[in-house]
Amino acid sequence: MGATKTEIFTEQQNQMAQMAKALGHPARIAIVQYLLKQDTCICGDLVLEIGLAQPTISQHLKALKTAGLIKGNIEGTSTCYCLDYEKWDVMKSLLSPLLNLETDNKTNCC
Amino acid sequence: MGATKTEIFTEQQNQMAQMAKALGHPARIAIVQYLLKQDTCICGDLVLEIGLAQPTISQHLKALKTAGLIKGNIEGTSTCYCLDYEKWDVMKSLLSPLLNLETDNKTNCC
DNA sequence: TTACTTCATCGTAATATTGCGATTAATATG
DNA sequence: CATATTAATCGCAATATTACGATGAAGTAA
Repeated sequence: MGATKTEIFTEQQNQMAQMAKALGHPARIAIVQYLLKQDTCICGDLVLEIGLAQPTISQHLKALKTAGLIKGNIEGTSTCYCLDYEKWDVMKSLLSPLLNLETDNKTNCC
Repeated sequence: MGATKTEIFTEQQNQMAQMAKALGHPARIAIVQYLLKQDTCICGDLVLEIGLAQPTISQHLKALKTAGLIKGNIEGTSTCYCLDYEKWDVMKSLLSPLLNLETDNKTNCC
């Protein structure tokens, strides 16, 4: 107990949950927003931008990278990060059935 | 330490993270999918549909309810759950800037 | 080489999550 | 009233996450 029972869910459900989970922390939202704004790649500017310690930012970057949402490339002493647009499209197509609801003519039953 | 430093982030970032976090578990994805499919409200069918114990499902429902994504209404001995479409629209508008990227002419910098 | 910069990783403490058995509260039903 | 039924809550154990100081690895600059 304590661990998620991934084996009772579909591959898609686990994938969707994993990506949503990766975005489930304000620091990681901030990182993604920064990568969106800058368009170009960045490294440790995030430590200055967000008020968290360097190891913590590094950990959040790793989480986003593990989920496949960002890519990292070592360039000299610094590392260049950017959004992984291919994976981003996968996420969009997986989540759009949930998000794009016809909410206009729906009445809550409760 | 171990707790998220919510105070250093914007209200929007915390809100987005909270909603993403609520969807960050396959069981809760499955619950939302079931609510989408059924359209009408449900209660403990989820326990049968998903292979988890009743207290566990109840806990996940509470998490979704706390995030505001679903509503619950007591009807006799059972409880009726459904998606909260208003909150759903809020989530859609918050997340769409992140999801609706022009990925076509973007080249990864890494 | 030495010193500096940049980032990842290790180790640790605090906290949160996941899952479930046992129990409880509330409402039906006999 | 007694007894199911339904779902929430409590309490616990296992695991995961968050945050950071200390350290390490790898490149850069003097």
